Amino acid sequence: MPLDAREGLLRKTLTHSVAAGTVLFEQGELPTFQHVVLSGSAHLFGRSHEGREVLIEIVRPGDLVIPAAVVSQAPYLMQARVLEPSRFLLIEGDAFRAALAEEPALAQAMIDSLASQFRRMVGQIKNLKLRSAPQRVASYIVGLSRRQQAPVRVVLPYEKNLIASELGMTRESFSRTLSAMQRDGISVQGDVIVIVNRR
Amino acid sequence: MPLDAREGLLRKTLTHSVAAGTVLFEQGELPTFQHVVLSGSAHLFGRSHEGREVLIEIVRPGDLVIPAAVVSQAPYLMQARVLEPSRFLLIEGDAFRAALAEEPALAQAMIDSLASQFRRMVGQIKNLKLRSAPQRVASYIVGLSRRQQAPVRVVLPYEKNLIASELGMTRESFSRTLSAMQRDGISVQGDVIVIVNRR
DNA sequence: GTCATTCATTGATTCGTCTCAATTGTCGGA
DNA sequence: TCCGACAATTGAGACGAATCAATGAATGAC
Repeated sequence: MPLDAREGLLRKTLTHSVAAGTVLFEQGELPTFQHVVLSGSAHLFGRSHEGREVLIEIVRPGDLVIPAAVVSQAPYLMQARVLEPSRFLLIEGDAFRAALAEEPALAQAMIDSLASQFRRMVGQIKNLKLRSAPQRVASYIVGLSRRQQAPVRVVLPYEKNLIASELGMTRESFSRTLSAMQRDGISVQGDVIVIVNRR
Repeated sequence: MPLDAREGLLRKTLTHSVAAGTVLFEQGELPTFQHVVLSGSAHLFGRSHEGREVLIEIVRPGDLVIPAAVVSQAPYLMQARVLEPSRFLLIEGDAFRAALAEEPALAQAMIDSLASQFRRMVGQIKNLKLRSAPQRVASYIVGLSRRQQAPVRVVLPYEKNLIASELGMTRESFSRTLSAMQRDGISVQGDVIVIVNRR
């Protein structure tokens, strides 16, 4: 973005350091800020009427936190919770939307961000609809190994609890699946998984 | 958009009338056009390695067909199939991306489109992870009744086969669920459903 | 070091949904 | 009008995953 436009926008922002356990916003609230992850992460949970809760997405440094809600000015479909000490940039919603309309570079970045988040969601739907629990676990491990650039030794980045929830199953099922997979392909020790047979 | 920009872009487009059964593009292909639904609809299917296939989304007149793939220049994650006679506007990919960068109005429209598609996907994930099959069927019917502005009599818009697939279950389960729900809330006659007890 | 708390594992059982199979219903074509 | 093709229903059974319950391991507070 041009420097003056950027500075104008930055005047409408503040940075926020939050402790583990903080809730950035609740499902159902109207967005007032566009949150941007500077460091750490935010976990996005969906909640049902009955109160069940499921992890849907994790956003990391550089990501916008649900830009879709901010540009739509519609209620959040997820709750954002911070599970590790993190810093966020908060951009005032109106100013952000105005800047989007004025600044092509910003609009372009937003398009890219929305597109990649959309694709992640589609991938997750395909996972849920087309794969069994063990298949989801396997592809999750393979995906981890790619992201960690570790062909053999991968480390689970969160509690198994959360990972299970992200994969759409219970922690018990996740645990059982891991131990079943020890018979033909991996070995598990706490949060460390060694891939023996990648196929 | 300004008239001359629009006309410039329209020179890079063609309209396409397709018969039922046509495949617009395959999962895995690289986008060459941005398809826009003019009339009719397109059904987007995800396919697994084993060849199983599931309906993920239906796009209708005015919608872009997976703009995320076009702006990312990344392979389609879904196949687009046309199940009823329909017309599409095909915009040449490069020209479309160029126009996005040049024309703020177009960029803004793209942002809105991507945001709403993102939210639909999130809603679907919550459906899959948090609700049982009967709950999904019930909320689908209620959603239909809202969209058709018919508080009582709703008509299933597609074959039960497809609806089941969209809801992430088999046609058998869908059928069973409907008949179970006849005991406390609806009556079913072919593709017509009468809502007796909305709650 | 001990204790309480949380997280993870394991077992037994129940429940939901899929699969396979047979039957019925519906529509369009010969 | 009969027939074939396809969609939808129904039943029986198997399977997967959730639930409930108990135990074991790790973590942090004091």
